[in-house]
Amino acid sequence: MQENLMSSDGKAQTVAPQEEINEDFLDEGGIGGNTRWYTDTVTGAELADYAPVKGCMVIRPYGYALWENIKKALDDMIKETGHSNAYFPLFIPESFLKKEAEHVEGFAPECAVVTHGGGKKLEEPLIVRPTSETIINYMFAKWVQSWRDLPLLINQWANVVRWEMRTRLFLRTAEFLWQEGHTAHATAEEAEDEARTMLECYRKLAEDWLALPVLTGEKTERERFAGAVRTYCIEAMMRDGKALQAGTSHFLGQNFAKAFEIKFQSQSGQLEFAWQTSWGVSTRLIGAVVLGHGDEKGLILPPRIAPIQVVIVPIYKSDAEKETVLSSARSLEQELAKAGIRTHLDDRDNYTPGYKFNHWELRGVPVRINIGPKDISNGVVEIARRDDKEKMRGVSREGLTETISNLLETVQKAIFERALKFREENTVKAQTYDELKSILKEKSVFVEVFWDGNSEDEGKIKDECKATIRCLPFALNQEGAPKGKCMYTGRETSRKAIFAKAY
RNA sequence: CGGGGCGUAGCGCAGCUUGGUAGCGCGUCCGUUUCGGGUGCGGAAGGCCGGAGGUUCAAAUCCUCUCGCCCCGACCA
Repeated sequence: MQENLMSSDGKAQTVAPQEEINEDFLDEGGIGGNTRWYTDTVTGAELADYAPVKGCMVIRPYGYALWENIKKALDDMIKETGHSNAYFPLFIPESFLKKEAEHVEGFAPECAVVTHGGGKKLEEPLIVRPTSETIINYMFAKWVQSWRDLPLLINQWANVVRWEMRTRLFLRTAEFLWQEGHTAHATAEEAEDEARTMLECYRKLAEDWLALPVLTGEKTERERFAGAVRTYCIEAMMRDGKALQAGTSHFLGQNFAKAFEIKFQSQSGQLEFAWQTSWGVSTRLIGAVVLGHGDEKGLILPPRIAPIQVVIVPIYKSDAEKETVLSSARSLEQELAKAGIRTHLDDRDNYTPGYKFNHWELRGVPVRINIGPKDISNGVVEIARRDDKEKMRGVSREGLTETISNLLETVQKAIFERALKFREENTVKAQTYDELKSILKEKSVFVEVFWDGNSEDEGKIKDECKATIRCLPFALNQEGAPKGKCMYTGRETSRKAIFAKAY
C-alpha cells in the first residue's frame, strides 16, 4: 500500500487498514509468493469472506454480482447450444458413487457423508455430491429408452462439496458453486463433438468475457477426471506465471452408461449403451480473474463482467457546489444507465474523493469519471482507466455515453492483450529434462516440450520440479505437427506438452 | 495427517520474558473543518484478553488440557 507510513519504531502504520492490500505482488513470482496479496485483495474488495466453517467462504454481494454476470454469459451459451437446465438433489445414496470403479476411487476420500437424519441413524449413508454424474446417470437410465430420446442435453447450476485438505478463497473451497453439464448420445462421435463444443464455450467465456487467454487441450491420463475416457481443459496463466485450470470437459465413453445401464434401442433395433459427456466450470473463475488481471492496487475487472463498469466521483467544496455537482453527476449517471452501462454514483459525503479513488480501484471498477465544478463550467469530465491508470482530462460531456461505451470495449481488449502478451513472454521451450528443471527452478513459466513419457515419468517430474503437464495443447498437436525428441525419454514423437506449476 | 504461526474492541496489533484487573492505530458515533489522490481538530461509545482446569492474596501474563483459524507440505475444479 503506497500510503503506509513508517513510524519512529519502524513499524508500518496503516492509514486505512480495511482497504489495505499487499504490494509484494508480482515481484515474488515463486510458489505462494502472492498468497497474502490474493487473500487481502479478495477480502478487501469484498468479494468474499471467511465463513465459520473451515474451508468455507461467504460470497459477498460484490463477488456474487460478478458470479451472476459470468453465469449469465455462460448460461446463454449453454442454452444456445441446445441444453436445458434442471436440478438434481444434493444427497446421493452412497451406493451410487461406488458403481463406477474409477469414479469412486477418485472421489471417495473427499466426500462428506451424512449418517444421521431426523435424530436417527440412516440405513444407507448419503453422500453430499462432489459432482453429480452418479445421480444424474441413474435418472438418465430411466429416461432413455430409444434413440429418439437422444441426445439428452442437461445442465445444472449447483453447489458441490469436496473435503479439501488445503483451501483458498474461490480457488479451492470445501463448498463451491458451479455448473455441471451432463449429456447422453447415440454415438461416440456425437459425444466427442459435444465435449469439444462445450470446451469451445468455455474458451469463449474465458477469452471474450473474462479477458483471460487460455490454452485448450487434452489432459494426460494422470490428470484425467475419475471415470472419463478423455478430459479436455482450458488452462490460463496467472500473473505470477502459474497455471490455473479454468474449466474441464470430459468424454466419458460408455463408462457411466455401463455402470448405470443407460441403454437405448438404436435405429437398427440393437440395444446399445449411450455415449456420454460431462463438463463444468466453477466459482474458481473468479479466482482466475483476480489472479489473472490484478495489480498492486487490487482487482482489475473486465468491463463485460464487472458489476460496476463506471463509477462517478463527484468533487465539491461548498454546499452550493455540492448541489450543482451532484445534480450534474446524477443526470450523467442516468444517461449512462439508460445506455445499459452499469454505473454507480459514489455520493457518500463522509469520504473524500481521494479515498474514493482508492476504494474503487481496489474493487477493480474499469472506468472512473471525476466531475467537479471546473469541469461543469467547461462542459467536460475527467476519465480515469483502471487498467493502465491513464487519466484523460477535459473529456467533452457531449457524446460522453458513446465515449464511455467505446472506452469499455477498449479496456476489455486491452486487458486481454496484456494477459496474452504476459503469457507469451512467459512461455519457453525446453529440449531436455535438465533444461526444464533449471527453467522451473528460476521462475514460474509455461514450458513447451516434446513429450512421450508415461504417468510414472510425469509423477517423478512432479516430485522433482513441482510442475505438472497442464495439457497437450490442441494448437501444438495438429495433424502433421513436427517431430522431435521427447525431453524426458529421448524417443521421437510429435506430441507436445506444456509443463507448469499450477494452482 | 506432518511442520509453522495466530486467537486481546468491528478490523489490524501491543501488552505476556520480570503476574497487580487492559492499551495503540484504523474504523464507528457526535460536532466542526475539509473535499481535483486515503482531510485536520475536538469529544464519545465499544473488550467475561478463544474455552476449561490449575498455581497464586492476585492471571491476558505462569502451568496443563482443549477448541478454532491462517500459512507451508502430501490430494484436487
